[in-house]
Amino acid sequence: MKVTIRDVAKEAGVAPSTVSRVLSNSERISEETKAKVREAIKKLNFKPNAIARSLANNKTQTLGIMLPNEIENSFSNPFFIQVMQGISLYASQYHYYVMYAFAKDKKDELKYVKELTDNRRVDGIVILKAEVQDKTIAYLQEMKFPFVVIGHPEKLDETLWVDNDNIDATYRVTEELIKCGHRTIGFVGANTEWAVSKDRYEGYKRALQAYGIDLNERYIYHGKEFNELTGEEAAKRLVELDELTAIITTDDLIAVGIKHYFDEVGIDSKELIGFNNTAIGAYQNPPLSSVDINAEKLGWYAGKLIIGQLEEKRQEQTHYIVETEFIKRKSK
Amino acid sequence: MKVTIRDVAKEAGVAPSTVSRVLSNSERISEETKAKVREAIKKLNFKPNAIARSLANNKTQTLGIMLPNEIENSFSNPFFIQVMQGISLYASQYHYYVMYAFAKDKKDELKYVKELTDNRRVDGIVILKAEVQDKTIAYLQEMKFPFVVIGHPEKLDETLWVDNDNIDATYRVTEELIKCGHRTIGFVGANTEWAVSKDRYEGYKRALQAYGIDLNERYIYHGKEFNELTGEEAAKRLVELDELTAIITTDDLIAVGIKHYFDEVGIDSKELIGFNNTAIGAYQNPPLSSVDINAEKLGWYAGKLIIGQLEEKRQEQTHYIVETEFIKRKSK
DNA sequence: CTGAAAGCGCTTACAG
DNA sequence: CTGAAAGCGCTTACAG
Repeated sequence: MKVTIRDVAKEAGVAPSTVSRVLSNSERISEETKAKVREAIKKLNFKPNAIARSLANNKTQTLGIMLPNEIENSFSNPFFIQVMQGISLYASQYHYYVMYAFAKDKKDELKYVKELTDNRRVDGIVILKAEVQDKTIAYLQEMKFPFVVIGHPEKLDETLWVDNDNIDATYRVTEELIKCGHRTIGFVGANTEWAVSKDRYEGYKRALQAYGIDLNERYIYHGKEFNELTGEEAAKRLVELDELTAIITTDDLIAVGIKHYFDEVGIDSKELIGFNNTAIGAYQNPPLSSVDINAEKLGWYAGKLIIGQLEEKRQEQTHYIVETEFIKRKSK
Repeated sequence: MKVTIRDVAKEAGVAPSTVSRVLSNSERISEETKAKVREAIKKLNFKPNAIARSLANNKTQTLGIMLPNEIENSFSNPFFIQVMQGISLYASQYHYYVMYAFAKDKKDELKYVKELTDNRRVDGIVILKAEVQDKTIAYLQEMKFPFVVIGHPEKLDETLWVDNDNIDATYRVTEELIKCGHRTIGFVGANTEWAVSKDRYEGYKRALQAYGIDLNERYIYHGKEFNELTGEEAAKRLVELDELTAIITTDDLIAVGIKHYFDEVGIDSKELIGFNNTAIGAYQNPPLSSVDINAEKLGWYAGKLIIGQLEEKRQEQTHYIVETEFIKRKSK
């Protein structure tokens, strides 16, 4: 029924090993033989069995990506699907396939990763959102299993990673606002125990400093989560500060929270900047300015790094910094 | 290095075939032998190689899901990621893995599906958004390759599918509005050549009829796409109809388009209903009522159908209708 | 440049 | 209840 390499060999009058070499386009096969074999392949409509190939050469040509199972997050944020898209687009160029799994928590993630690696279903793993003491990363390192992390891992050496430069991102946004004449710029972020929060705050501070503007603690609010509530809480404090002409936030949801509160009390004079460039922000009225983090590119480069390592072993580049883009939507 | 079934056999003092039978928990192996083998497995930390197993029994335990590569869509709509989540959650229960790929267009999708099936990388395929004359479906049918489609396929017989009941969805929304006292209800949808559009319009019509309300063509607008522009165009027409107390739309983006236009001209007296329950709608001010289509459940049942077929061959159930949920957010 | 043979790590009739 | 053997469909040293 199913046509195998044997059938092709018989048809072409060569040995199976020769057919195999033609498939991998070996240089040691003459052009005539190749032509003969290829004809037979076409005639019989032969398709190599990927599984058999995998078993023989110990390569699955597939990547595994672990997704956090945070409904709320994936609900409002296209980040994950864009990352997945980027990886897939890169991978398919190199004939790699991508498996995904949603992990309920970090423990579940580790369980999954063990499954995937133990059973040799994948050649490499992509991890998202590394924690400070990441168990999965520790495991993968110990096993010497190829992986790449999207987001800053703890120890940079010897691990492949790709991330945005979050310091630079808010630095540039702040700078842009300053250049537009703003001098009293607020900042609203989430928990600064997270690297992302810390970095975005850092960029804001550095820009103010660079332009000789004093940091005013009253203009700053550090909430807990990247959500609307944080925005609302901040808005209640900031609403009294009439001198504030612009507010930078670290997430569109935070900005939306502020905006909704301001809408209610009738304030529409402040420049509000979101982050992550989500549809939620883009479809506010008026649309929110935001910072695009290029999630698809993050995925693309993650694919590039891991496949690079799998194919070449020796790697020059061990990480990529993906640029962010300030999207101005509202001209006041 | 890598421990195989041979090593376990040696350790336990049995034949490799016996170890294999213990792995699959064969009934023909005595409990003592099982215990002995399991101990050896534990001692050596043996993990069966999934690829070898796949080759031997011709089952990959993996599903392939084809995603349309529509950036804009996945950007604003969590549909895809939710479907993927649902499939994955179901699949993992049965130790199935899921591969995904983004297809640029239908032609690309077919190419991918051929790759996956030709190379025997997957046991079954999940297709999203079937077209009327779907080439991929035709191919899969011809090949007799197991698949399931999310969304109504053309020929229902013998193909597995899962979908919402879109007629019922708008019927219930319309009914709800009528029960709240609305008598002049508008409807704004996209191109009625698509089944989804047609069905949602149908549900609206039927509800009106059921409650003895005449259909008024002036209250109805059929745009082109499921987007903001359609909403704006509709709003320009409907804005003059003061008697309209509510408007049902077939997408949150359409509703948002209407809302933004109404905001500008200062109308906030009409009940506006979105569809798909996206974050965009939820974070409008005030938040939009919408219809949740339960994308995760669509995925879950798709997984259930395809895995059911793969495991049992004979299938009682060939489709599932996933209920929708009317989410009321704004109480006027 | 090509072939025969062994091997990748499992499973599964077949035999007992 | 268990084992020896063949097989799944490829690849790749080894030999020539």
